[in-house]
Amino acid sequence: MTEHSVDSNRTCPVGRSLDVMGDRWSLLIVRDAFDGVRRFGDFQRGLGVARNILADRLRKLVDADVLVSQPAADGSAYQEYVLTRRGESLFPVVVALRQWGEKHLFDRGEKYSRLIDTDTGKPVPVMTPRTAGGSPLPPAQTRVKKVV
Amino acid sequence: MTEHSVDSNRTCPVGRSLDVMGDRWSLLIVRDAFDGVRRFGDFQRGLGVARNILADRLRKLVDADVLVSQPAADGSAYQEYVLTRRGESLFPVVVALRQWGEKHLFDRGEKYSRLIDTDTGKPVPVMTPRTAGGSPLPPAQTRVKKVV
DNA sequence: CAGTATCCCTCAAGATACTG
DNA sequence: CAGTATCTTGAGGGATACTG
Repeated sequence: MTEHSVDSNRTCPVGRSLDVMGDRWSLLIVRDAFDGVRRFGDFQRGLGVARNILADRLRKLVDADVLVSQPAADGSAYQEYVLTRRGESLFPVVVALRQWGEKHLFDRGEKYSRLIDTDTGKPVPVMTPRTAGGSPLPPAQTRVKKVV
Repeated sequence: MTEHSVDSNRTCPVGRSLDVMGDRWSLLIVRDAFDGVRRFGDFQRGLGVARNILADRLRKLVDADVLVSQPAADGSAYQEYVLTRRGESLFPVVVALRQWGEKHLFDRGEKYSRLIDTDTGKPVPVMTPRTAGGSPLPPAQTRVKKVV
């Protein structure tokens, strides 16, 4: 939304949501986060987004309290990005978009991609949001490397 | 989504939905359509979007079978844009975004804007999608002029 | 009033090189 | 590996003038 757009777009909850999440990458990042992606490099390869853009989006999502960056669960010296409660409450948005896409944007028989755990060979289950607060999501056991 | 983004974004239903609806204006147009807006000028004033952009978006939404353009219900020689069944099935997306915004992006007590019918002075009710197919939505009785 | 045609410009996004 | 810094490009979007 630009500065020139009419006031109603910023005073409307839909418009304001779109201000935060309505760019080309943010919702895809959140989608991947629901699929258990946590690390910069995994987001980067999965999305095919430029590094600087990804860094910028992650920063903005952290600023917007959609993600938190916290020390990585494995020993590595870097951050991992996990959904906050606010981020998890985007679940219905992602689900609604997914269902609309499945229903209207795929030919019958055409198959959706899923994230595949290259260790187990099994699809990574989509996370369901926690029902209430508490500790952050448990560390992902999977290292998602491939999309099928 | 650009040409360079990784394949998963186009084979994922979420990504594909975002290809169609993920720009700055499309979902806001659909939101207004749910609120009963049908005419070019009403969209234009309500959104504050440039005319050429609006024309382009409307065209794309018609191409994507989200809107249909049909002869205006009043005598006027122009088109009006109404949601198709596919467009109406975006209702959960708009609702999810609205609820997320209401819950997380407004201070307590801060009030949302609503479209107001300037003739009756009453808020325009949000449309609920028809349960099944059938005729297009009945002509809107309201001329929405103002946002409060 | 409902669009179309132009022109212009900003900023998002990409590529790449660099650092701890 | 996880970022940051820099440069460049192009598309998306705005303003405005024009037409039926």
